[in-house]
Amino acid sequence: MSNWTDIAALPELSERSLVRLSGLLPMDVPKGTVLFQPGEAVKGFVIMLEGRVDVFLTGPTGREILLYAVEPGQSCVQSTLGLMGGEDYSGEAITRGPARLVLVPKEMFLTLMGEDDGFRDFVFRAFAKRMQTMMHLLEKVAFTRVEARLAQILLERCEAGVLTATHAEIAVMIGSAREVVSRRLDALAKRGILHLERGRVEIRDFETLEVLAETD
Amino acid sequence: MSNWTDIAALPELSERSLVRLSGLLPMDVPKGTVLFQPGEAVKGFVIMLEGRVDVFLTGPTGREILLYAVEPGQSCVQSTLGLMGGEDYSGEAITRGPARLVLVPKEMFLTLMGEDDGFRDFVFRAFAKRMQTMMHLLEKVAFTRVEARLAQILLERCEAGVLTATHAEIAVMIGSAREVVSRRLDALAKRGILHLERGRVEIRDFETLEVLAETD
DNA sequence: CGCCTTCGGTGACCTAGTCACCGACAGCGG
DNA sequence: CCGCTGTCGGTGACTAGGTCACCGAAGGCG
Repeated sequence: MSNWTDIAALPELSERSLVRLSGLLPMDVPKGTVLFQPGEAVKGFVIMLEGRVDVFLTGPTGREILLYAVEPGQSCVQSTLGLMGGEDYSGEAITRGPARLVLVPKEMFLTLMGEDDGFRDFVFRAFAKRMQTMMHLLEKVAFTRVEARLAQILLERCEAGVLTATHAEIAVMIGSAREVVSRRLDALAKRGILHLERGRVEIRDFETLEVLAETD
Repeated sequence: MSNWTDIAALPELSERSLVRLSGLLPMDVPKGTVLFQPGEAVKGFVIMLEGRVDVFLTGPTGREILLYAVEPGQSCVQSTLGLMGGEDYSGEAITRGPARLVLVPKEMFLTLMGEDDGFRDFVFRAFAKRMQTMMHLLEKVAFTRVEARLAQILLERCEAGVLTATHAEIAVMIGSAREVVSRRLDALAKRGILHLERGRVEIRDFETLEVLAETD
């Protein structure tokens, strides 16, 4: 009788809440699925079980910026926003790999918010955390140079010193343009800090990169 | 026996909550008071009664950007953040004129959150609204040209077609640099859309300015 | 009246974003 | 194995915006 509510990093919920939630079926979605788009009505409250979802903001010119990533055990703040304030999504969410998630219908969400302290706390904390993330992002976009943001994302997202992504994808992550990223990466490669291959960035000099990430 | 809880645009609170809150004394603060600064510990939950507070984010270089303004009847989200997530302020709040506000101590705030649905709802909605504002701001900073942001702020903040502010202050509002604002304003004045005086911007052609505010 | 502070204007320079274009490299069907 | 095609990355030229240094003009005040 293993249930998804065991897996998720949910806080202590009441017995009644757990029963309610366990009635919901987790859904599996393949990589690249668009979970929601700007202007779409909110369907319910999303809890991630496996995989990761990237949430982007798209500008009128088509340029995009990564707002945040939703990791397992977290909820999607965008959906909460819609459920509480009544406004539609303004971001776009895409699964970054195969993912498993649970969709809590609006009615059940509101019921849980009203009667379960643990659930409310969970939602509120998620909210507060995202807000902080957004403020940091705003700070970065407004005040930090591209080179520093680039260094940061490379260090954050690399696996075993390698980031598997195209220049265009990296540009979206840091909210810049592809050409700019290409030029910056090129400059760093010429300094021996990185090694570039098609769709792949390999970090050669972590220390210097860490210094660059902190330089304003 | 008039009480401040009547004035504030608070939602329906329980009798018990109102009694608790009415025990708190509103405080008057003069123009230019710094309510909190980055790194400061959170004192409590703030509810505005009169006046307006501007909340800024300051970058490492000293450049600033206006995050949002807190109007009467609203609460300060930064304080909520600190109370819920435990993190310190990262913005700076300054009263834009003489203001009156109530400071709810942390313990009372947590009690109210736990036992009063109306209060919780009030806090949650404020949160959701600020989140939306922040996303819009992020979108603007990341994707909108300075000229458009300038036009927007002029239209938003003018009184009877006049904005009383120095170029430096306007620069902070739109997250740009003083020189850039000066040059843009100058360009708009040369086109006859504005009339400039020391510490004062007068709008001469609303229609054109509105078009500029919408042009991406 | 003269001093000082704040405000705004200017030129030079650098970083970043945009546009147009093009060559290099898979992947795939024939 | 070859050639087609779509993606990826590189480049030059231009524009917008931010930074720096500096300076003159306007207003406040003793």
